[in-house]
Amino acid sequence: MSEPFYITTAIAYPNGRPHIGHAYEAIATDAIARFQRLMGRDVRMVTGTDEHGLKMAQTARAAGRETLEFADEMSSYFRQMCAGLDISNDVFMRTSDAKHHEASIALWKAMEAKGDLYLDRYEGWYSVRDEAFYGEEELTEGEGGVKLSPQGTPVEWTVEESWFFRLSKYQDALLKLYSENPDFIRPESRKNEVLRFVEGGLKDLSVSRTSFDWGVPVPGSPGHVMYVWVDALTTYLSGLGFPDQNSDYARFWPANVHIIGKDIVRFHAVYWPAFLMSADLPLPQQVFGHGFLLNRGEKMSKSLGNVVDPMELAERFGVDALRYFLMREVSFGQDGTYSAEAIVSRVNADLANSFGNLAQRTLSFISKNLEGRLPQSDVKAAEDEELLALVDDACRNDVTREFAAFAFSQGLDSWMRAVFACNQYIDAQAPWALRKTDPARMEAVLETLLRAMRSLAIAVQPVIPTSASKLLDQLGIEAHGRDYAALNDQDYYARLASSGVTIAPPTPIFPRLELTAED
RNA sequence: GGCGGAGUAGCUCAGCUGGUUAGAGCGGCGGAAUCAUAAUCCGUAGGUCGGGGGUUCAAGUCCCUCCUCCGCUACCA
Repeated sequence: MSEPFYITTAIAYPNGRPHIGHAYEAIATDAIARFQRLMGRDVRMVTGTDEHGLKMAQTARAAGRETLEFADEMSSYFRQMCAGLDISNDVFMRTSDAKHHEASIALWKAMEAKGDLYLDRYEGWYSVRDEAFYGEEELTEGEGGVKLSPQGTPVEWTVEESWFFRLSKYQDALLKLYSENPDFIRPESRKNEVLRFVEGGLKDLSVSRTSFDWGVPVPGSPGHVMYVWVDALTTYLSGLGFPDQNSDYARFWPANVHIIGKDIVRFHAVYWPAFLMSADLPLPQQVFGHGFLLNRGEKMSKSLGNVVDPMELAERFGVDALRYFLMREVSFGQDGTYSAEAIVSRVNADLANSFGNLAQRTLSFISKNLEGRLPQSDVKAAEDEELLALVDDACRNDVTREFAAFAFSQGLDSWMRAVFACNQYIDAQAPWALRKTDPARMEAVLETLLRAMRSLAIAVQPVIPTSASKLLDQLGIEAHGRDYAALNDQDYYARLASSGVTIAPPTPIFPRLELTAED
Protein backbone atom coordinates (compact mmCIF):
# COMPACT_ATOMS: atom_id res chain seq x y z
CA MET A 1 0.00 0.00 0.00
CA SER A 2 1.31 3.43 -0.84
CA GLU A 3 2.43 5.94 1.72
CA PRO A 4 -0.37 7.94 3.39
CA PHE A 5 -0.67 11.70 3.08
CA TYR A 6 -3.07 13.68 5.22
CA ILE A 7 -3.88 17.31 4.56
CA THR A 8 -6.52 19.66 5.93
CA THR A 9 -7.90 23.11 5.33
CA ALA A 10 -8.86 25.29 8.25
CA ILE A 11 -12.37 24.57 9.47
CA ALA A 12 -14.44 27.55 8.39
CA TYR A 13 -16.74 29.48 10.69
CA PRO A 14 -19.98 29.63 8.71
CA ASN A 15 -21.33 32.78 10.27
CA GLY A 16 -21.55 34.16 6.75
CA ARG A 17 -21.28 32.76 3.27
CA PRO A 18 -17.93 31.60 1.93
CA HIS A 19 -15.77 34.32 0.44
CA ILE A 20 -12.83 34.25 -1.93
CA GLY A 21 -10.45 33.54 0.95
CA HIS A 22 -12.23 30.29 1.75
CA ALA A 23 -12.19 29.39 -1.92
CA TYR A 24 -8.49 30.13 -2.22
CA GLU A 25 -7.59 27.98 0.74
CA ALA A 26 -9.75 25.12 -0.50
CA ILE A 27 -8.28 25.30 -3.99
CA ALA A 28 -4.70 25.42 -2.81
CA THR A 29 -5.23 22.54 -0.44
CA ASP A 30 -7.00 20.59 -3.14
CA ALA A 31 -4.17 21.17 -5.60
CA ILE A 32 -1.72 19.75 -3.07
CA ALA A 33 -3.98 16.79 -2.40
CA ARG A 34 -4.38 16.07 -6.10
CA PHE A 35 -0.67 16.44 -6.64
CA GLN A 36 0.09 13.89 -3.96
CA ARG A 37 -2.42 11.46 -5.42
CA LEU A 38 -0.76 11.78 -8.81
CA MET A 39 2.54 11.11 -7.09
CA GLY A 40 1.07 7.83 -5.94
CA ARG A 41 0.34 8.72 -2.34
CA ASP A 42 -2.72 7.47 -0.49
CA VAL A 43 -4.34 10.81 0.34
CA ARG A 44 -6.93 11.99 2.81
CA MET A 45 -8.13 15.55 2.66
CA VAL A 46 -10.43 16.93 5.33
CA THR A 47 -12.29 20.22 5.38
CA GLY A 48 -15.43 21.32 7.16
CA THR A 49 -17.24 23.87 9.27
CA ASP A 50 -16.75 25.02 12.85
CA GLU A 51 -20.28 25.76 13.89
CA HIS A 52 -20.29 26.27 17.63
CA GLY A 53 -19.99 29.42 19.64
CA LEU A 54 -22.08 32.31 20.76
CA LYS A 55 -21.97 34.12 17.45
CA MET A 56 -23.72 31.34 15.58
CA ALA A 57 -26.35 31.02 18.29
CA GLN A 58 -26.97 34.75 18.27
CA THR A 59 -27.08 35.04 14.51
CA ALA A 60 -29.57 32.19 14.36
CA ARG A 61 -31.71 33.74 17.08
CA ALA A 62 -31.66 37.10 15.35
CA ALA A 63 -32.98 35.37 12.25
CA GLY A 64 -35.59 33.59 14.30
CA ARG A 65 -34.08 30.23 13.49
CA GLU A 66 -33.21 27.12 15.39
CA THR A 67 -29.44 27.14 15.85
CA LEU A 68 -28.74 23.73 14.40
CA GLU A 69 -31.10 24.26 11.52
CA PHE A 70 -29.39 27.57 10.78
CA ALA A 71 -26.00 25.88 10.99
CA ASP A 72 -27.20 23.23 8.57
CA GLU A 73 -27.96 25.86 6.01
CA MET A 74 -24.79 27.87 6.49
CA SER A 75 -22.61 24.78 6.44
CA SER A 76 -24.27 23.68 3.23
CA TYR A 77 -22.92 26.75 1.44
CA PHE A 78 -19.41 25.67 2.24
CA ARG A 79 -20.08 22.17 1.12
CA GLN A 80 -21.54 23.51 -2.10
CA MET A 81 -18.51 25.68 -2.59
CA CYS A 82 -16.25 22.66 -2.37
CA ALA A 83 -18.33 20.76 -4.86
CA GLY A 84 -18.52 23.73 -7.17
CA LEU A 85 -14.78 24.31 -7.19
CA ASP A 86 -13.89 20.67 -7.78
CA ILE A 87 -12.39 20.29 -4.34
CA SER A 88 -11.50 16.64 -3.83
CA ASN A 89 -11.93 16.49 -0.07
CA ASP A 90 -12.58 12.99 1.22
CA VAL A 91 -14.43 14.25 4.27
CA PHE A 92 -16.48 17.31 5.13
CA MET A 93 -16.57 17.40 8.91
CA ARG A 94 -19.01 19.47 10.89
CA THR A 95 -18.32 20.27 14.53
CA SER A 96 -22.02 19.83 15.26
CA ASP A 97 -21.74 16.18 14.22
CA ALA A 98 -22.19 13.67 17.04
CA LYS A 99 -18.97 11.93 16.07
CA HIS A 100 -17.14 15.17 16.38
CA HIS A 101 -18.50 15.66 19.88
CA GLU A 102 -17.27 12.21 20.74
CA ALA A 103 -13.79 13.05 19.48
CA SER A 104 -13.68 16.35 21.33
CA ILE A 105 -14.70 14.67 24.55
CA ALA A 106 -12.04 12.02 24.08
CA LEU A 107 -9.40 14.69 23.60
CA TRP A 108 -10.68 16.59 26.62
CA LYS A 109 -10.58 13.52 28.82
CA ALA A 110 -7.04 12.77 27.73
CA MET A 111 -5.92 16.26 28.67
CA GLU A 112 -7.79 16.02 31.93
CA ALA A 113 -6.22 12.67 32.73
CA LYS A 114 -2.85 14.29 32.23
CA GLY A 115 -3.73 16.81 34.92
CA ASP A 116 -3.63 19.70 32.48
CA LEU A 117 -7.16 20.95 33.06
CA TYR A 118 -8.34 22.72 36.19
CA LEU A 119 -11.39 24.70 37.19
CA ASP A 120 -11.00 28.33 38.14
CA ARG A 121 -12.76 31.64 37.95
CA TYR A 122 -12.22 34.02 35.16
CA GLU A 123 -12.95 37.68 35.55
CA GLY A 124 -12.28 40.14 32.84
CA TRP A 125 -13.44 42.10 29.90
CA TYR A 126 -15.16 39.76 27.52
CA SER A 127 -16.00 40.39 23.91
CA VAL A 128 -18.89 38.36 22.63
CA ARG A 129 -17.94 39.02 19.04
CA ASP A 130 -14.36 37.88 19.53
CA GLU A 131 -15.23 35.21 22.08
CA ALA A 132 -12.20 36.26 24.02
CA PHE A 133 -11.21 37.93 27.27
CA TYR A 134 -8.98 40.97 27.24
CA GLY A 135 -6.88 42.68 29.82
CA GLU A 136 -7.75 46.18 30.95
CA GLU A 137 -4.62 47.49 29.25
CA GLU A 138 -5.65 46.13 25.87
CA LEU A 139 -8.87 48.07 25.72
CA THR A 140 -9.56 51.31 23.99
CA GLU A 141 -12.22 53.88 24.60
CA GLY A 142 -14.94 54.13 21.99
CA GLU A 143 -17.87 56.45 21.41
CA GLY A 144 -19.56 57.53 24.59
CA GLY A 145 -16.96 55.92 26.83
CA VAL A 146 -17.75 52.40 25.69
CA LYS A 147 -14.85 50.05 26.17
CA LEU A 148 -13.65 48.31 23.04
CA SER A 149 -11.43 45.32 22.41
CA PRO A 150 -8.31 45.64 20.24
CA GLN A 151 -10.54 44.47 17.40
CA GLY A 152 -12.89 47.34 18.08
CA THR A 153 -15.68 45.17 19.39
CA PRO A 154 -17.60 46.02 22.57
CA VAL A 155 -16.56 44.27 25.76
CA GLU A 156 -18.30 43.77 29.05
CA TRP A 157 -17.05 42.87 32.51
CA THR A 158 -17.70 39.22 32.93
CA VAL A 159 -17.16 36.82 35.75
CA GLU A 160 -17.21 33.24 34.67
CA GLU A 161 -16.23 29.92 36.04
CA SER A 162 -13.93 28.34 33.50
CA TRP A 163 -11.78 25.36 32.87
CA PHE A 164 -8.17 26.20 32.19
CA PHE A 165 -5.54 24.37 30.20
CA ARG A 166 -2.01 24.43 31.53
CA LEU A 167 -0.54 25.96 28.43
CA SER A 168 2.26 27.50 30.47
CA LYS A 169 3.57 24.02 31.17
CA TYR A 170 4.29 23.48 27.48
CA GLN A 171 6.43 26.46 26.70
CA ASP A 172 9.70 24.57 26.68
CA ALA A 173 8.27 21.59 24.86
CA LEU A 174 6.92 23.87 22.15
CA LEU A 175 10.20 25.70 21.73
CA LYS A 176 11.92 22.35 21.46
CA LEU A 177 9.40 21.28 18.84
CA TYR A 178 10.11 24.38 16.75
CA SER A 179 13.86 24.04 16.96
CA GLU A 180 13.88 20.33 16.20
CA ASN A 181 11.41 20.70 13.35
CA PRO A 182 12.42 23.83 11.47
CA ASP A 183 9.63 23.28 8.97
CA PHE A 184 6.89 22.88 11.53
CA ILE A 185 5.72 26.42 10.89
CA ARG A 186 5.89 27.83 7.43
CA PRO A 187 6.49 30.19 5.82
CA GLU A 188 9.48 31.47 7.76
CA SER A 189 8.01 34.84 8.62
CA ARG A 190 5.11 33.20 10.46
CA LYS A 191 7.50 31.04 12.37
CA ASN A 192 9.34 34.03 13.74
CA GLU A 193 6.12 35.52 15.02
CA VAL A 194 5.18 32.35 16.82
CA LEU A 195 8.64 31.91 18.27
CA ARG A 196 8.56 35.35 19.77
CA PHE A 197 5.11 34.81 21.14
CA VAL A 198 6.06 31.58 22.86
CA GLU A 199 9.41 32.86 24.07
CA GLY A 200 7.55 35.72 25.67
CA GLY A 201 5.87 33.32 28.05
CA LEU A 202 2.59 31.47 27.90
CA LYS A 203 -0.38 31.94 30.17
CA ASP A 204 -2.82 29.18 30.91
CA LEU A 205 -5.70 29.16 28.51
CA SER A 206 -9.35 29.43 29.35
CA VAL A 207 -10.92 26.46 27.55
CA SER A 208 -14.56 26.44 28.54
CA ARG A 209 -17.52 28.81 28.59
CA THR A 210 -20.68 28.91 30.62
CA SER A 211 -22.35 31.87 28.95
CA PHE A 212 -23.95 29.79 26.24
CA ASP A 213 -24.63 26.14 25.52
CA TRP A 214 -24.13 25.88 21.75
CA GLY A 215 -21.02 23.78 21.84
CA VAL A 216 -19.55 20.50 22.96
CA PRO A 217 -20.50 19.90 26.62
CA VAL A 218 -17.54 19.49 28.92
CA PRO A 219 -17.72 15.95 30.31
CA GLY A 220 -18.71 15.85 33.95
CA SER A 221 -19.08 19.60 34.20
CA PRO A 222 -22.65 20.66 33.59
CA GLY A 223 -23.07 24.15 32.26
CA HIS A 224 -19.69 24.23 30.53
CA VAL A 225 -19.10 23.93 26.82
CA MET A 226 -15.65 23.70 25.26
CA TYR A 227 -13.82 26.76 24.10
CA VAL A 228 -14.04 27.14 20.36
CA TRP A 229 -10.47 26.22 19.58
CA VAL A 230 -10.42 22.99 21.51
CA ASP A 231 -13.47 21.97 19.61
CA ALA A 232 -12.49 23.31 16.19
CA LEU A 233 -8.97 21.94 16.09
CA THR A 234 -10.25 18.53 17.03
CA THR A 235 -11.89 18.38 13.62
CA TYR A 236 -8.55 17.30 12.23
CA LEU A 237 -8.88 14.16 14.34
CA SER A 238 -12.61 13.58 14.10
CA GLY A 239 -12.44 13.95 10.33
CA LEU A 240 -10.46 10.72 10.28
CA GLY A 241 -12.64 8.87 12.73
CA PHE A 242 -10.81 9.51 16.02
CA PRO A 243 -11.11 8.17 18.67
CA ASP A 244 -11.96 4.94 16.84
CA GLN A 245 -8.61 3.22 16.46
CA ASN A 246 -9.90 1.10 13.60
CA SER A 247 -10.70 4.15 11.51
CA ASP A 248 -8.61 6.14 9.05
CA TYR A 249 -7.20 7.85 12.10
CA ALA A 250 -4.82 4.97 12.66
CA ARG A 251 -3.44 5.18 9.17
CA PHE A 252 -3.45 8.91 8.45
CA TRP A 253 -2.74 10.69 11.69
CA PRO A 254 -0.57 12.70 12.21
CA ALA A 255 -1.29 15.14 9.44
CA ASN A 256 1.40 15.95 6.91
CA VAL A 257 0.24 19.53 6.80
CA HIS A 258 -2.51 21.81 8.00
CA ILE A 259 -3.19 24.55 5.47
CA ILE A 260 -4.52 27.64 7.23
CA GLY A 261 -4.72 31.41 6.89
CA LYS A 262 -1.95 33.49 8.37
CA ASP A 263 -4.36 34.96 10.92
CA ILE A 264 -4.81 31.72 12.82
CA VAL A 265 -1.24 30.51 12.89
CA ARG A 266 -1.02 30.85 16.64
CA PHE A 267 -3.90 28.53 17.33
CA HIS A 268 -2.44 25.90 15.07
CA ALA A 269 1.21 26.29 15.93
CA VAL A 270 0.91 26.85 19.69
CA TYR A 271 -2.38 25.68 21.17
CA TRP A 272 -2.89 22.69 18.90
CA PRO A 273 0.45 20.99 19.44
CA ALA A 274 0.16 21.73 23.16
CA PHE A 275 -3.24 20.05 23.30
CA LEU A 276 -1.88 17.07 21.41
CA MET A 277 1.18 16.76 23.62
CA SER A 278 -1.06 16.86 26.64
CA ALA A 279 -3.22 14.11 25.18
CA ASP A 280 -0.12 12.11 24.20
CA LEU A 281 -1.07 12.18 20.55
CA PRO A 282 1.38 12.52 17.66
CA LEU A 283 1.93 16.04 16.32
CA PRO A 284 1.29 17.17 12.76
CA GLN A 285 4.39 17.63 10.65
CA GLN A 286 3.65 21.09 9.43
CA VAL A 287 1.40 24.10 9.69
CA PHE A 288 1.36 26.34 6.66
CA GLY A 289 -0.09 29.84 6.92
CA HIS A 290 -1.03 31.15 3.52
CA GLY A 291 -1.57 34.83 2.72
CA PHE A 292 -4.69 36.81 2.08
CA LEU A 293 -6.27 37.78 -1.18
CA LEU A 294 -6.73 41.46 -1.71
CA ASN A 295 -9.38 42.86 -4.00
CA ARG A 296 -7.49 45.26 -6.26
CA GLY A 297 -4.93 45.63 -3.52
CA GLU A 298 -7.50 46.40 -0.84
CA LYS A 299 -8.50 44.22 2.02
CA MET A 300 -11.98 42.98 1.41
CA SER A 301 -14.60 43.95 3.91
CA LYS A 302 -18.32 44.15 4.08
CA SER A 303 -18.20 47.89 4.70
CA LEU A 304 -16.14 48.47 1.57
CA GLY A 305 -18.60 46.36 -0.34
CA ASN A 306 -15.86 44.53 -2.18
CA VAL A 307 -16.56 41.06 -0.86
CA VAL A 308 -16.68 38.73 -3.82
CA ASP A 309 -18.64 35.53 -4.02
CA PRO A 310 -16.18 32.94 -5.31
CA MET A 311 -18.95 31.00 -6.97
CA GLU A 312 -19.82 34.00 -9.09
CA LEU A 313 -16.23 34.21 -10.25
CA ALA A 314 -16.24 30.50 -11.00
CA GLU A 315 -19.45 30.74 -12.96
CA ARG A 316 -18.32 33.74 -14.88
CA PHE A 317 -14.77 32.70 -15.71
CA GLY A 318 -14.85 28.96 -15.20
CA VAL A 319 -13.69 26.88 -12.29
CA ASP A 320 -10.36 25.92 -13.81
CA ALA A 321 -9.70 29.48 -14.92
CA LEU A 322 -10.19 30.66 -11.36
CA ARG A 323 -8.08 27.85 -9.96
CA TYR A 324 -5.31 28.51 -12.44
CA PHE A 325 -5.30 32.22 -11.77
CA LEU A 326 -5.07 31.81 -8.01
CA MET A 327 -2.35 29.19 -8.14
CA ARG A 328 -0.33 30.94 -10.83
CA GLU A 329 -0.66 34.53 -9.79
CA VAL A 330 -0.34 34.31 -6.03
CA SER A 331 2.94 33.19 -4.56
CA PHE A 332 1.80 30.69 -1.94
CA GLY A 333 2.47 32.04 1.52
CA GLN A 334 2.32 35.66 0.47
CA ASP A 335 -0.65 37.94 0.05
CA GLY A 336 -1.98 38.30 -3.46
CA THR A 337 -4.30 40.57 -5.34
CA TYR A 338 -7.04 39.72 -7.75
CA SER A 339 -9.34 41.58 -10.08
CA ALA A 340 -11.43 40.74 -13.10
CA GLU A 341 -8.79 42.24 -15.40
CA ALA A 342 -6.03 40.25 -13.80
CA ILE A 343 -7.98 37.00 -14.13
CA VAL A 344 -8.95 37.64 -17.73
CA SER A 345 -5.48 38.75 -18.68
CA ARG A 346 -3.69 35.82 -17.09
CA VAL A 347 -6.11 33.15 -18.19
CA ASN A 348 -6.30 34.37 -21.77
CA ALA A 349 -2.57 34.67 -22.14
CA ASP A 350 -1.64 31.36 -20.56
CA LEU A 351 -4.55 29.01 -21.01
CA ALA A 352 -6.48 30.25 -24.04
CA ASN A 353 -3.80 31.76 -26.25
CA SER A 354 -0.81 29.64 -25.41
CA PHE A 355 -1.81 26.23 -24.10
CA GLY A 356 -5.36 25.96 -25.40
CA ASN A 357 -4.51 27.25 -28.81
CA LEU A 358 -1.54 24.91 -29.03
CA ALA A 359 -3.87 21.99 -28.49
CA GLN A 360 -6.48 23.35 -30.82
CA ARG A 361 -4.15 24.05 -33.75
CA THR A 362 -2.40 20.70 -33.39
CA LEU A 363 -5.45 18.51 -32.96
CA SER A 364 -7.39 20.37 -35.58
CA PHE A 365 -4.55 19.91 -38.05
CA ILE A 366 -4.35 16.19 -37.40
CA SER A 367 -8.07 15.82 -37.62
CA LYS A 368 -8.20 17.57 -40.96
CA ASN A 369 -5.08 16.27 -42.65
CA LEU A 370 -4.71 12.75 -41.31
CA GLU A 371 -8.40 12.07 -40.87
CA GLY A 372 -7.64 11.84 -37.18
CA ARG A 373 -5.13 9.00 -37.57
CA LEU A 374 -2.23 9.20 -35.13
CA PRO A 375 0.81 10.49 -37.00
CA GLN A 376 3.71 8.07 -37.37
CA SER A 377 6.99 8.60 -39.13
CA ASP A 378 10.69 7.74 -39.06
CA VAL A 379 11.81 11.16 -40.20
CA LYS A 380 12.90 12.41 -36.80
CA ALA A 381 15.02 15.49 -36.28
CA ALA A 382 17.16 16.83 -33.47
CA GLU A 383 14.58 19.52 -32.78
CA ASP A 384 12.03 16.86 -31.89
CA GLU A 385 14.25 15.40 -29.21
CA GLU A 386 15.16 18.85 -27.95
CA LEU A 387 11.56 19.85 -27.49
CA LEU A 388 10.61 16.63 -25.76
CA ALA A 389 13.63 16.86 -23.50
CA LEU A 390 12.67 20.38 -22.52
CA VAL A 391 9.04 19.49 -21.91
CA ASP A 392 9.88 16.36 -19.97
CA ASP A 393 12.37 18.20 -17.85
CA ALA A 394 9.77 20.82 -17.00
CA CYS A 395 7.03 18.29 -16.25
CA ARG A 396 9.03 15.59 -14.53
CA ASN A 397 11.45 17.77 -12.61
CA ASP A 398 10.44 21.41 -12.28
CA VAL A 399 6.71 20.98 -11.86
CA THR A 400 6.91 18.09 -9.43
CA ARG A 401 9.65 19.70 -7.40
CA GLU A 402 7.86 23.03 -7.10
CA PHE A 403 4.42 21.58 -6.51
CA ALA A 404 5.83 19.33 -3.81
CA ALA A 405 7.09 22.46 -2.08
CA PHE A 406 3.68 24.18 -2.49
CA ALA A 407 5.36 26.58 -4.94
CA PHE A 408 2.61 26.41 -7.49
CA SER A 409 3.31 29.72 -9.14
CA GLN A 410 6.91 28.72 -9.78
CA GLY A 411 5.93 25.29 -11.02
CA LEU A 412 3.39 26.76 -13.39
CA ASP A 413 5.98 29.23 -14.60
CA SER A 414 8.19 26.35 -15.70
CA TRP A 415 5.19 24.66 -17.20
CA MET A 416 4.38 27.76 -19.26
CA ARG A 417 7.95 27.93 -20.54
CA ALA A 418 7.45 24.45 -21.89
CA VAL A 419 4.20 25.53 -23.51
CA PHE A 420 5.98 28.47 -25.13
CA ALA A 421 8.61 26.09 -26.44
CA CYS A 422 5.92 24.02 -28.11
CA ASN A 423 4.50 27.03 -29.90
CA GLN A 424 7.99 28.03 -30.99
CA TYR A 425 8.56 24.52 -32.25
CA ILE A 426 5.36 24.31 -34.24
CA ASP A 427 6.05 27.68 -35.86
CA ALA A 428 9.61 26.73 -36.69
CA GLN A 429 8.67 23.33 -38.07
CA ALA A 430 5.56 24.63 -39.84
CA PRO A 431 3.76 21.36 -40.45
CA TRP A 432 1.30 23.22 -42.68
CA ALA A 433 4.18 23.82 -45.09
CA LEU A 434 5.55 20.29 -44.70
CA ARG A 435 2.19 18.93 -45.69
CA LYS A 436 3.07 19.65 -49.31
CA THR A 437 6.84 19.29 -49.27
CA ASP A 438 7.54 16.48 -46.83
CA PRO A 439 4.48 14.67 -45.41
CA ALA A 440 6.57 12.12 -43.56
CA ARG A 441 8.43 14.86 -41.72
CA MET A 442 5.11 16.55 -41.01
CA GLU A 443 3.91 13.44 -39.23
CA ALA A 444 7.01 13.33 -37.09
CA VAL A 445 6.40 16.92 -36.04
CA LEU A 446 2.81 16.21 -35.13
CA GLU A 447 3.77 13.14 -33.15
CA THR A 448 6.25 15.21 -31.19
CA LEU A 449 3.55 17.73 -30.39
CA LEU A 450 1.12 15.06 -29.25
CA ARG A 451 3.72 13.63 -26.93
CA ALA A 452 4.56 17.04 -25.53
CA MET A 453 0.94 17.94 -24.97
CA ARG A 454 0.28 14.70 -23.14
CA SER A 455 3.07 15.45 -20.69
CA LEU A 456 1.91 19.02 -20.21
CA ALA A 457 -1.67 17.94 -19.60
CA ILE A 458 -0.66 15.29 -17.11
CA ALA A 459 1.59 17.65 -15.22
CA VAL A 460 -0.97 20.41 -14.80
CA GLN A 461 -3.81 18.20 -13.55
CA PRO A 462 -3.64 19.25 -9.89
CA VAL A 463 -4.39 22.84 -10.81
CA ILE A 464 -6.92 22.49 -13.63
CA PRO A 465 -8.24 18.94 -13.22
CA THR A 466 -11.30 19.15 -15.45
CA SER A 467 -9.65 20.88 -18.40
CA ALA A 468 -6.58 18.71 -18.22
CA SER A 469 -8.69 15.60 -18.31
CA LYS A 470 -10.66 16.92 -21.27
CA LEU A 471 -7.45 17.38 -23.18
CA LEU A 472 -6.21 13.94 -22.18
CA ASP A 473 -9.52 12.61 -23.47
CA GLN A 474 -8.95 14.37 -26.78
CA LEU A 475 -5.48 12.86 -26.91
CA GLY A 476 -6.93 9.42 -26.36
CA ILE A 477 -5.03 8.82 -23.14
CA GLU A 478 -6.59 6.15 -20.97
CA ALA A 479 -7.67 6.97 -17.45
CA HIS A 480 -5.10 4.71 -15.83
CA GLY A 481 -2.22 6.29 -17.70
CA ARG A 482 -2.54 9.80 -16.33
CA ASP A 483 -0.58 9.84 -13.09
CA TYR A 484 2.92 11.24 -12.75
CA ALA A 485 4.47 7.83 -13.17
CA ALA A 486 3.07 7.88 -16.70
CA LEU A 487 5.39 10.78 -17.50
CA ASN A 488 8.18 8.21 -17.61
CA ASP A 489 6.31 5.88 -19.92
CA GLN A 490 8.07 6.30 -23.26
CA ASP A 491 6.23 3.48 -25.01
CA TYR A 492 2.77 4.82 -24.61
CA TYR A 493 2.68 6.41 -28.05
CA ALA A 494 3.41 3.22 -29.94
CA ARG A 495 0.71 1.41 -27.97
CA LEU A 496 -1.74 4.21 -28.57
CA ALA A 497 -1.04 4.31 -32.29
CA SER A 498 -1.47 0.58 -32.68
CA SER A 499 -4.69 0.68 -30.70
CA GLY A 500 -6.33 2.53 -33.53
CA VAL A 501 -7.32 5.55 -31.47
CA THR A 502 -8.26 8.55 -33.58
CA ILE A 503 -8.24 12.28 -32.99
CA ALA A 504 -11.67 13.82 -33.35
CA PRO A 505 -12.21 17.38 -34.55
CA PRO A 506 -11.41 19.26 -31.34
CA THR A 507 -13.47 21.81 -29.50
CA PRO A 508 -11.62 24.55 -27.64
CA ILE A 509 -11.05 23.67 -23.99
CA PHE A 510 -10.01 27.10 -22.75
CA PRO A 511 -12.34 29.78 -24.11
CA ARG A 512 -11.07 33.32 -24.20
CA LEU A 513 -12.54 35.42 -21.42
CA GLU A 514 -13.97 38.87 -21.84
CA LEU A 515 -14.22 41.86 -19.57
CA THR A 516 -17.48 43.69 -19.15
CA ALA A 517 -17.90 47.43 -18.94
CA GLU A 518 -18.15 47.30 -15.15
CA ASP A 519 -14.70 45.85 -14.84
C1' G B 1 9.13 51.00 20.88
C1' G B 2 10.78 45.81 19.55
C1' C B 3 10.90 41.89 15.90
C1' G B 4 9.85 40.35 10.91
C1' G B 5 8.40 41.05 5.90
C1' A B 6 8.04 44.33 1.46
C1' G B 7 9.71 48.62 -1.62
C1' U B 8 13.42 46.05 -8.93
C1' A B 9 10.98 48.10 -16.45
C1' G B 10 3.75 51.02 -17.46
C1' C B 11 1.60 46.44 -14.72
C1' U B 12 2.59 41.58 -11.83
C1' C B 13 6.83 39.83 -10.14
C1' A B 14 12.17 36.44 -10.47
C1' G B 15 16.84 37.57 -8.86
C1' C B 16 20.32 31.49 -3.96
C1' U B 17 25.50 31.76 -0.33
C1' G B 18 28.05 39.64 -3.63
C1' G B 19 31.13 39.08 -9.84
C1' U B 20 30.28 39.31 -17.55
C1' U B 21 26.18 44.74 -20.87
C1' A B 22 19.92 43.83 -14.04
C1' G B 23 15.81 39.22 -15.95
C1' A B 24 10.58 36.88 -17.08
C1' G B 25 5.41 37.30 -18.20
C1' C B 26 1.68 40.83 -19.51
C1' G B 27 0.98 45.54 -21.95
C1' G B 28 3.07 48.97 -25.84
C1' C B 29 5.81 49.39 -30.58
C1' G B 30 7.88 47.16 -35.35
C1' G B 31 8.09 42.75 -38.37
C1' A B 32 6.94 37.45 -39.98
C1' A B 33 3.48 33.78 -40.65
C1' U B 34 -1.66 32.18 -41.66
C1' C B 35 -2.20 25.38 -39.14
C1' A B 36 -5.10 27.55 -34.90
C1' U B 37 -9.65 30.24 -29.98
C1' A B 38 -7.74 37.59 -34.75
C1' A B 39 -4.65 32.93 -31.30
C1' U B 40 1.16 32.15 -32.72
C1' C B 41 6.41 33.36 -33.73
C1' C B 42 10.60 37.02 -34.09
C1' G B 43 12.69 41.73 -32.71
C1' U B 44 12.26 45.95 -29.48
C1' A B 45 11.14 48.58 -24.96
C1' G B 46 17.09 51.59 -22.26
C1' G B 47 14.32 50.68 -15.17
C1' U B 48 19.87 55.87 -10.84
C1' C B 49 17.10 47.88 -8.50
C1' G B 50 12.71 53.36 -2.18
C1' G B 51 16.61 57.87 -0.52
C1' G B 52 21.55 58.66 1.49
C1' G B 53 26.24 56.87 3.33
C1' G B 54 29.81 52.84 3.90
C1' U B 55 32.68 47.99 3.20
C1' U B 56 34.91 45.66 -1.26
C1' C B 57 38.93 44.93 -7.00
C1' A B 58 33.36 44.22 -7.51
C1' A B 59 26.61 45.24 -4.36
C1' G B 60 19.33 44.82 -5.88
C1' U B 61 22.70 41.02 -3.52
C1' C B 62 26.76 42.74 2.88
C1' C B 63 26.84 46.97 6.95
C1' C B 64 24.72 51.83 8.83
C1' U B 65 20.92 55.37 8.45
C1' C B 66 16.38 57.55 6.67
C1' C B 67 11.43 57.21 4.14
C1' U B 68 6.86 54.42 2.78
C1' C B 69 3.60 50.06 3.19
C1' C B 70 2.25 45.51 5.82
C1' G B 71 2.25 41.69 9.77
C1' C B 72 3.20 40.09 14.85
C1' U B 73 4.15 42.11 19.57
C1' A B 74 5.00 45.63 23.72
C1' C B 75 4.20 49.97 26.15
C1' C B 76 2.75 54.91 27.08
C1' A B 77 -1.45 57.54 27.57
